[in-house]
Amino acid sequence: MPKVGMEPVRRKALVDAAMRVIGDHGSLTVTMSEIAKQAGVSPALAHHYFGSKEQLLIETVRVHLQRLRDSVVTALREAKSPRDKLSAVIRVSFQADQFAPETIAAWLAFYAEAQRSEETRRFLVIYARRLHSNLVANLKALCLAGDAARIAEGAAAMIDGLYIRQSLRSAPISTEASIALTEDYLTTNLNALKG
Amino acid sequence: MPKVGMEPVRRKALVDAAMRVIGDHGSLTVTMSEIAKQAGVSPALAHHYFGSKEQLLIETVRVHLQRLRDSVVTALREAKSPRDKLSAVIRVSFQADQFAPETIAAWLAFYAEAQRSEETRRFLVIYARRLHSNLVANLKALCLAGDAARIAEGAAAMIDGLYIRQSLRSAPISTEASIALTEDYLTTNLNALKG
DNA sequence: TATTTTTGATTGACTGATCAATCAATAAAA
DNA sequence: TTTTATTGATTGATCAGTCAATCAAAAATA
Repeated sequence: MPKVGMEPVRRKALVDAAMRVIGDHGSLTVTMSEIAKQAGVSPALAHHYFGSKEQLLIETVRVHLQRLRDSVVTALREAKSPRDKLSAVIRVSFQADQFAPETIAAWLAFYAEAQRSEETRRFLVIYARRLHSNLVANLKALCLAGDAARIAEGAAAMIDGLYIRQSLRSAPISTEASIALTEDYLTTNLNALKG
Repeated sequence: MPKVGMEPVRRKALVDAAMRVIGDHGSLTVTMSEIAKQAGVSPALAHHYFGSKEQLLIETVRVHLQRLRDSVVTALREAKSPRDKLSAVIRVSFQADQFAPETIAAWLAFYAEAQRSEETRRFLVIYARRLHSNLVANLKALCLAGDAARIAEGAAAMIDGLYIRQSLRSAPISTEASIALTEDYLTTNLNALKG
């Protein structure tokens, strides 16, 4: 079995396993054993590559935010007009894998963790800021800067809120309905400014 | 010290202590010792009265949702018109103690816990439904039922979203700004329907 | 009133389980 | 032979939960 160059393979497997276990469990109180088992290696190996459980979890949130970022970048590139770019940002936020119950459970756990882990908090703040600035940048092409900031704040809150409500799985909202609601928020606000 | 009739006093002290410790800690991974210490009693006594840590935590969320409910009921009674009642619901959601960082941290922890504890989830679902139905009931007096449901969904999501964003403490939004944003959402939507 | 009994309140000490982290040992490539 | 990958076994710490013992108020009884 021992071949050279396993490090990146194992790191990825462990990070993916962590996300899955956290999502299933709906909490960050997961054991290294569970994660390692899910990744098909021994707990000791997880420590070998990550040093500590905390580091593995931080790496996990970092990697997944990076993937989310990549999705946004791609979607933004494909959209042409500012209005299309706004829709693209919304669409990515609610895309299937992001809106899956286990993914939401995992994000929720990370948000809670951010209360204690400064590093986790920093990553989430960066994500929040990026969402906000993506929205503002494109809104500015459609309305005044002051209004853009306000509408972006509202839209970002609505997106996050739809997520957290989804996590309760009571009266679950479909992806389409979530997108429609957020789109509607933008449209109504922009129209109100014109009128 | 041992006087009769301490049970209600201790239960209350422990529930309050739990909320404080959870808020400080920003997580439900708090020890019975911490909670008991905060309440000024021994860990054994906490077990004596609550049977288990889980029961104490469930009781904690139950008690605090009950308090929130009482605030809403009072505020609704004081408001006369449907539009005023909508404002009252919003105002209570963001009232000072609810919007304090530790309180938000605690709620976030409970949302995460709901992924695992069916009982915690049930309480939070009830709260979410109540918020929704309070909004719908009063919106129906101002627009069609279908629009009322949609607007209520959006407003509830926005309220929850403003909470979760507050938990990150990056670009913190003031109570007033949060209220204004939600009020604005309602007003803009209702106006759009008239126009 | 004085004395005894009962009962609720309370804790320190203990147990058993869990888990992160370590480490020495092994196996296979280079 | 040196280096990299890997694990089983172990350790030390933490914690929920238990239990037997103590203490003092209240209730019953003399």
